[in-house]
Amino acid sequence: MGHSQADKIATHQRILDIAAKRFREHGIDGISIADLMKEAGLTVGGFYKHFASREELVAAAFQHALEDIASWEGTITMSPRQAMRTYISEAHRDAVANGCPIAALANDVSRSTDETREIYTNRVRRIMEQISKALPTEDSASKRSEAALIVSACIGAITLSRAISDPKLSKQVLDGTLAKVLDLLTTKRNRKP
Amino acid sequence: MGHSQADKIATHQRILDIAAKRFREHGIDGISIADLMKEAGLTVGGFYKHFASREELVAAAFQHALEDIASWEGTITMSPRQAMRTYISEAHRDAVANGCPIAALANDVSRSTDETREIYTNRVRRIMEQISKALPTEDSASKRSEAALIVSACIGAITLSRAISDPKLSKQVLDGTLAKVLDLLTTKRNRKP
DNA sequence: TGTACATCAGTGAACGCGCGTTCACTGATGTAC
DNA sequence: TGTACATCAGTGAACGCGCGTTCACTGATGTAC
Repeated sequence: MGHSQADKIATHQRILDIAAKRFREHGIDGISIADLMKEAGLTVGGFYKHFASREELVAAAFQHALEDIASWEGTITMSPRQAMRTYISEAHRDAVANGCPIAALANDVSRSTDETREIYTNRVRRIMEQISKALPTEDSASKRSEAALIVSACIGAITLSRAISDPKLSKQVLDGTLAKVLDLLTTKRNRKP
Repeated sequence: MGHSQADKIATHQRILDIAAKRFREHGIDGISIADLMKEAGLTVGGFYKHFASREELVAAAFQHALEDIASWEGTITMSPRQAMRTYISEAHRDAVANGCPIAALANDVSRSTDETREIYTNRVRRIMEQISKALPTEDSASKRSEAALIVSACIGAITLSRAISDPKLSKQVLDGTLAKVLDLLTTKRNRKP
């Protein structure tokens, strides 16, 4: 347990990693700095060698969570269909701590600072663009609508499936949503009936 | 400001109404009992003549919010299409305190007690059944899938639109999702392509 | 290479504040006579 | 109808606890000579 510069950077990252996970799991107010530092193998006082205040940690952890695509890197190389299967799944539902921060932190973000909300907004924008590109639809207005629907459905399905206590209904929300989203990724729907 | 039985019942309801609103707006930890009672025109101590603990209030306020369809009663008499236009709207997005508790409380519910989660689950189930009935689709498995997609999309669109800071993108999420949901309520989609 | 010293990550006790909860008290309600 | 009394909703000060923050201190790092 040295005090070298490399150690400090590693510690800083460790605190951010833990905070990003616990915030997703328990919400912003769900974990104390003492518990956080304990999980990082340190004591309270040391926290302020890394962050000026809790508020600063919250902002940094939000950004860290949104940048932390470690668990989702795989989905980038996947086909869009496979990415959706991974996202709208029981595995993702049950892995809140490592799950998509856009879904887990949405409520907290809407009560957060402008800076945090902007980072969040840009993430969502980028994802909508990616989805848009993956769509078989040709009309660009339709593309945008479908991308909006798919993003909403993804976030809604995961959020709902986590709140619902009945495993059957929870699975039904996931499976039903996934089936229809996959439909959209397959079928061209350019003309209105 | 009397102390009659009728007064007590009225006060009890007032506390629940305020709590249900503030919880939706600021989250469960976002408001203190002192502030709550102040808004109700009372002082802290009186709280415990109505609830044994904060935890008990939280459970009661959750249930109250989910039963409080006052703001949404209109949607029941509306056509499904009109209900969706009302739900997936900027007006709803901006009215968190009186908005749909299923969307606003989803994250908090997923961290809540089994009892609360069951009440929530039954609400979602009922709504999915109602949506199912309103669908033009004939195949009952497709009905269930489409209902799942629509509920997910509704909750996701409102949740996302509240977190996103850019008004344009926020509106795009709402409008795009709404357009596609209305499509589903109009077009029969029984056969797979 | 070895020694003296400055730096600073991390320690853990202490502080202050806010919040949930308690409690002795008040005074209006509503019942008994 | 009027009076005495019990009840209990509401008061507001006080308590205790947890949590964010501070601070004097420690000891390893790494630099200067």
